[in-house]
Amino acid sequence: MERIAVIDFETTGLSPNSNCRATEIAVVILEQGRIVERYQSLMNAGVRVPAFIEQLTGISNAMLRTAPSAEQVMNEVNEFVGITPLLAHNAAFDQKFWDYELGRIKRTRLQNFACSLLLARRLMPAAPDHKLGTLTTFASLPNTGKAHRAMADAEMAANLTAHLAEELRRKHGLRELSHDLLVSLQKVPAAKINEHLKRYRGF
DNA sequence: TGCCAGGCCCTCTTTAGGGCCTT
Repeated sequence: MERIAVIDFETTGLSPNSNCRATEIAVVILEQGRIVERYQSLMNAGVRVPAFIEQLTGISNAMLRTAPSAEQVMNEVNEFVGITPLLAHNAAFDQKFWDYELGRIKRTRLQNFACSLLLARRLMPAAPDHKLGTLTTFASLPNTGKAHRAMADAEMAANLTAHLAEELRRKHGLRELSHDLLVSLQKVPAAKINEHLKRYRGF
C-alpha cells in the first residue's frame, strides 16, 4: 500500500466552531503495513484545557505552558506530512481541526482524508463497537500506550489500517491498495460492501 | 437571550429520530 500519513489530534473539545483548539498532534507514516516515521508534539494555542479534558487526556495547562506555539507546530507538521495522503479514526473530527489549525498559518490542505472508522464499520461488522481501543483489542493489535494521547492513538489507527488492508488482501483478494481506493470504499453503503468488493478482486 | 459539532448509519425511515464516534 502507498504511503499514508495517519494523524491524531488531542484538543480542548469537539469542534473549532466552539472555540476549541488543538493541544497535541501526532503523525505516523504507514508504508507497506509498517510505521516508518513519526512526528509528535504538544502545542500551545493559548487556551485553557477544561478539567474534564485534562482528566481524559492527561494533558494539563502546566504542560502546555512550556509547549511550542500552535503555529510553530503546525508549520513543522505540515512540512513533515507534505502531500502524503491522510487518514484518521473518525476523520471528520481530525479533518476539522487540521483544516482550522492549518488555516491559522495561512495554509490549505491539498490531500484527501481516509477514515478508519468508516472502513472498520464496513470491514469489521462483528466488532462489539467501532471505538479505536475496542477495534485494537478485537483484532489483537499491539498495545501502543496510553489511549487519548496523540502518538498512542495515531499508532493504534495506523495498526488498525494495516490490519484492514491485510483483511482486504486476505479475505477480498485485493492486491494493490491505494489511498484513493480506501476513500472510495468508505463511501460505499455499508450493506453493499461485500458485493462492491467483488468487483475489485484481483486488482 | 440562548444557543453551544456534525456526519454517518440504522430503522417500526424518507413529512424523522436517535445512537455512534472523535475531544
